[in-house]
Order: sequence, then structure tokens, then C-alpha cells
Amino acid sequence: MSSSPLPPASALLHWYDRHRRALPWREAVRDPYRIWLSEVMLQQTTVAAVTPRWRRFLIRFPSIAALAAAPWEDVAAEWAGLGYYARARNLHACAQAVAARNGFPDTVEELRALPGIGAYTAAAVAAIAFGRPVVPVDGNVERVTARLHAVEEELPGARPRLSGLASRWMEQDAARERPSDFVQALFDLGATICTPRNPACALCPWQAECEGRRQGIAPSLPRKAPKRDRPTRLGVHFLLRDGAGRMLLQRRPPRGLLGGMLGLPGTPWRESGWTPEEAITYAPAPGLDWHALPGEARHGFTHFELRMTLLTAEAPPGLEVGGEWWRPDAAQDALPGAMQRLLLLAEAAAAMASRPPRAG
DNA sequence: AATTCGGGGCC
DNA sequence: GGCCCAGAATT
Repeated sequence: MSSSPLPPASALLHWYDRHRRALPWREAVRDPYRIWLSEVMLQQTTVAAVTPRWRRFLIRFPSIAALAAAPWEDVAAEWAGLGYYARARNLHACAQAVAARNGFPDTVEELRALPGIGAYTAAAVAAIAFGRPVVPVDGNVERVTARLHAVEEELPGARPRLSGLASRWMEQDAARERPSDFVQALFDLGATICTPRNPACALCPWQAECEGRRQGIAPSLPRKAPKRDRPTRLGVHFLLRDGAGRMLLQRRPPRGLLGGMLGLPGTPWRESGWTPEEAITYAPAPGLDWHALPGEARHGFTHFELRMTLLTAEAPPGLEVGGEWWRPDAAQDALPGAMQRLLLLAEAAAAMASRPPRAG
């Protein structure tokens, strides 16, 4: 397998010149800030989800200096709903580090040392923004490589082997002349031809060199180790409203799940349930008249399924509680998805109360 | 080496 | 309902 000939970079580049995706971060002059931002947003996130958020982010933070100078609260609000919030924290820290040194470094090693930039993103920025002849290995490249070389070893164990095989592609002159286009061509090949299911091998510029296709096992690659089952966790949250219709939000601890983001106060999330008496001890003002809203909000995280119920109360004038008072519409935009679902639950309960459902 | 991090789109 | 997505940091 390691002795198989390299698939021709020239064929892939020729295909890319005709079929590449029109993506917004490919339009402008090569700006490391814009390319870095796209790469961070695209970590474990689809192009469709990223595209509008990437545009909006650049309107709010047009330069890395603007991002570096912004308060964290503004960055968090802009990232809300995108997930993996450590990315936003590291993005902010990275912007400050880059601004302090007057621009991005242009080598893999220096990029790799910045917050939130791992092996993949360092190689991607180096190749796409600075034309360095390196191959970033993402899910697309792993899949293309596993199929091309018929690697049957399971992920994640096969990762070093796949990375080594992929890096050899950049040895060709045609690739080294256009590193930025070549690596993006690999992404597009994986996203549009060499797809996880039902790959369009008949349209592939590398079909003749693909050992997985020759063996008829391409669609089943790469193989992956079985995943663990996701437990269910339960939590109770508190919707405290003041006389002006605003709600109490609290900034979550800076690390861990939803770290640094706003949220409704609540109990910890655990696998056993909560009695109302037990839950209320976590309330921002346990002495108030808390009552339960009907229904629950569900939210899927990567490693557990969360089910949340809601207790609500009215804050008397002058109540002293920690946190911030937010209008519901502004809060909905600034909250991560799990917390947005709680507000939707409250809205549904309010609609139910004002217009009781009829039978039939 | 394994775990912890979100959320959405698509089959 | 499961799978995947231009992964990184932590332990």
C-alpha cells in the first residue's frame, strides 16, 4: 500500500478548477484573518452552518485588531449558537496574541503554538493563507486517504498512518506550485465526490488510482471504532422575571460545558432526578414562590442527552440576586442552544396558559 | 490514548 | 434516530 503510486495532483487541480465550491472565504484577497476565522468556525461544523455566521462575524469584528480589542461578552454573544464555545474563548485569546505580535506567523510551528490552533488548523492556515506545502488532515482528507489506499484499520488508531500517507501528496511539483488550491481541492473532493455515503466514484478525478474502489470497499471506509452510548442527564432551571418582563441570566464559569456563556440559573446536570425541594436550594432566591411549568426541554450534547424542566417565579421589587437582567428577545440571541430551548419551553407554557387546548 | 467539549443537516 | 461535519484541549 505504501508503495502504490501517488495519485496525480494535476488531475485533482484540473478538476478543482472546474468544479470547486464557491465559498465566501475564497472570494477575497488572501487575508489570514478571514481564513483563520473560517477554519476555526469550520471545526466540526458544516459549511452551511458556518457561512452566514462567518459573514456576520466579520461585520461585527472587521479586523483582528477589532476582535482583539473587543470585550469577551461581545465575542460570546456573537458566537452564541455555534457550539464548542472553547473555540470562541481560544479565538479571542489568539486574536490578542496575534495583534500583539503585529500579524499572524506564517509557519506551521508558530501557528501551532497559538491558542485554539492545533495540527489541522496550523497546516490549513499555513497552506491556504501562506502557500506552505503542507497537507491539513481533516475528516475529508482522512476519508479520501483511507479509500485511496484501502486502509482498513479503524479510526482513531489509523490517524497517524493516514496523515503520513496524505502528506506525501504534497511531494508532487503540481501540488507544490499551488498548495492553497491543492488542499482546498482535497476538501472539495471529500465534500462533493468522496462523500461518507454513496460516493460518486464515477466522477472522481482519482478513480483510476483508488485502491478502495478497485476492491469495492470504498464506501465502507474509513472504518471507525464503535461509539459509547450517550447517557441521559437531568436538570432543573429557574426563570426569574422582574416587573419589567426581563429575566435573570448568569454568566457560566469560564471553563467546562458552555464555559463563559450566559445561561439560566439551574441545578447541576446529573443522571438521577430532582425533587422540587432539592432543586429549589439551587434557585437564585430560594425563598420565592417557585412553581413548575409543564413539559421539558431536551437538548443533545455530544456525550449526553439533556432533559431540563423549568421553575418560574416573580421577583419582588428590590430583590438582590447575582446576575444580569435581560429582555427575552435579546437573551434568546445571546444564549447557547440548550438555553434557548428553555426559553422556547417557557413561551409554549405561556401560550398554553393563555389559550387552554380543546379536546379533539 | 481517552475524554470532554455543540449544534445542525441529512439520510 | 444515527452519522458526520475543514478538531482542540485536557487528563
